Amino acid sequence: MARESGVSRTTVSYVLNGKTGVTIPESTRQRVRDAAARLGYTPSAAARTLRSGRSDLVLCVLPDWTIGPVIDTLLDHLATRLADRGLSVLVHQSRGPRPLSDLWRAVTPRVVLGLAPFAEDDERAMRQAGIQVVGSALDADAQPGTFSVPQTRIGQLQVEHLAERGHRVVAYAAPSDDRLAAFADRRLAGAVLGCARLGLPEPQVEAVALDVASAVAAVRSWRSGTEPVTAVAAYNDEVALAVLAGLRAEGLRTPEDVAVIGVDDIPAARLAAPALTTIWQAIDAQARYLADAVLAALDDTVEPPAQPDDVFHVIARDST
Amino acid sequence: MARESGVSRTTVSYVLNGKTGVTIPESTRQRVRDAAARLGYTPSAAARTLRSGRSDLVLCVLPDWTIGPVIDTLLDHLATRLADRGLSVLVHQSRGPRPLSDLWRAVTPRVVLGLAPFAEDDERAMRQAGIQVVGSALDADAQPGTFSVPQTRIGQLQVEHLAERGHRVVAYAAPSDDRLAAFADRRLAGAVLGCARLGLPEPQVEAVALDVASAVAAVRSWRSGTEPVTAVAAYNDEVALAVLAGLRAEGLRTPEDVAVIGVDDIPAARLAAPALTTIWQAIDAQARYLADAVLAALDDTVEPPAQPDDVFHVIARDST
DNA sequence: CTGAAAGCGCTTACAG
DNA sequence: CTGAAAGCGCTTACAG
Repeated sequence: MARESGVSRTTVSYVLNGKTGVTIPESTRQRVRDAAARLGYTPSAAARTLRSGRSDLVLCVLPDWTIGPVIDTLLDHLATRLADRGLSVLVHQSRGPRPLSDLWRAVTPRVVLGLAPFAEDDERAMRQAGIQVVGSALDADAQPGTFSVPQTRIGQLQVEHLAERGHRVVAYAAPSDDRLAAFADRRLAGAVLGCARLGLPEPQVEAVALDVASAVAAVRSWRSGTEPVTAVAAYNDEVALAVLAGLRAEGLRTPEDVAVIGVDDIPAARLAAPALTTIWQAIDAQARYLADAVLAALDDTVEPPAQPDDVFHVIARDST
Repeated sequence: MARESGVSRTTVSYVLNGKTGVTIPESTRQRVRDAAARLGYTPSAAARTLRSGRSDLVLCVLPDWTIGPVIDTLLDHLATRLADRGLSVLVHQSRGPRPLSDLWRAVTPRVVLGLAPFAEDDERAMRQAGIQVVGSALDADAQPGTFSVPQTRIGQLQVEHLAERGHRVVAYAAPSDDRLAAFADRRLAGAVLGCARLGLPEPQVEAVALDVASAVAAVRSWRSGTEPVTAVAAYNDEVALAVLAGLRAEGLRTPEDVAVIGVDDIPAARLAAPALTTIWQAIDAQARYLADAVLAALDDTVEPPAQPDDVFHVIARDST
């Protein structure tokens, strides 16, 4: 490569890395770039990483539970933003028995981005290895430079919407998958908070699996009290669809007898009978925030971004 | 590390890599392993890759369209199988404008696994760089060592099920997203083949977006002919749910007036009204096949696996 | 069986 | 402004 363009390896390296502070004539730069293009030359990533101690990889670790339909869009946006900086985004599902350390040691990433909170010693080990870490928190009281989605806000919004529709006795449909517990607890806490603020009784909680039988059991419990439930806030759209099915099986009408609100706005939500009211997330704002957080981690001179607010909105349909 | 255990770097390397052919006393091996554990020593991945020309990474490139709910399970299984060989699975969504070559050059993977077909020159470049390539094909007539899912089989099964239920005039609900065209075409081809074999007229095709209006338009078209359609095979469950919503909006009963069958068995399928009949995929068999294909690519002495057959099954519910 | 040494392909002070 | 040289941390023939 150096011989092809008639300059030294040093110069090639400087030109290709856009090294500032050295003055290399444009003619030389062009010659180097031409030669690189002609030879299809790309520096060896392994050698660069070994020598400079840092790679151009951003490792994104997903939690072991399904994170929902939002994640694809988030990663998409992130990859596009980081591509401008020559960084590639790689995703790993942290399922399975392998320790996280095996993974980041094998990848040598510049940044590790966790979409679920890290164990403390994992995070310490990564930082010690010179890797920037952008963690996640489940709620708004997060550290700067940490990605967080205010889960409690979701539950609160659901209850506020139901109260606006005149409901006083509200239930919460929790997911049956234990891996979602951390999320579900926060959303439920938001619903509880919402009820308290509005002077409503505390929501009655039932776990609802994604089948009709489970939903029927929950519906019976909700309707059997002295004050029957008239509205259900569900953990997400899938749980809400199960509740809808349970109500249907029990011969109850939605929204006349019992109203239902979900979260996510999956395609099936607007296709359900009745069309499902749900909470929608401003993914673009979230994605921008996430990308900014990573960019700030890469460059000390960049301010960590502020949490976007107002990312959630109710999409009112026929189920409430 | 070498000093700590009192042996040479050579010996350390041999022990840690389980080098066969050298006879190192168990006592020495143990001493090395102990020292490694004590120091928390892990070889630098970058240095290993630079020196040996191969990393312990498997890069899985996803297509730019949503691949469906099956993919998580598939990757899970793959990661677990490959972890036994010390390999880490990394996923990249190939959306965005970056060329594929940027990616694999930055990662230096041992194997690149494509869940969509590669461009020919991409594949050639990777092989030339010493990377094993496991490609994907959309159908069963694939090369050995290539992952393929017999899409036509899906359409065929759908039609066979509808015919068993006594339907003669069948429609096909195609997705409106162009990125899915390659898949949709194969599934449709299967439906056409199925009709031909059973002596039914060719299916009437309409694209159906994931909203009620689009589905209504399709339903009207299907019902307006001299021989009104009585059964619809949909590209997947989401499209099928849209068709269900369209039929409902038009005041048609399912399955009495028009039967519907989907593909995937997403959670919303069994929760729909009526519960959606669909095609289910034996993911375990597919996952095993995929892992075997990657393992075979890694090791010339291993036979490439045979396509599993019989991976699809009809789950009959109330919509047919 | 073990050690000294070369070299993978870069980047980056340091001389010129 | 450009070149010769060191060195990142390994693996692997090759001598001993």
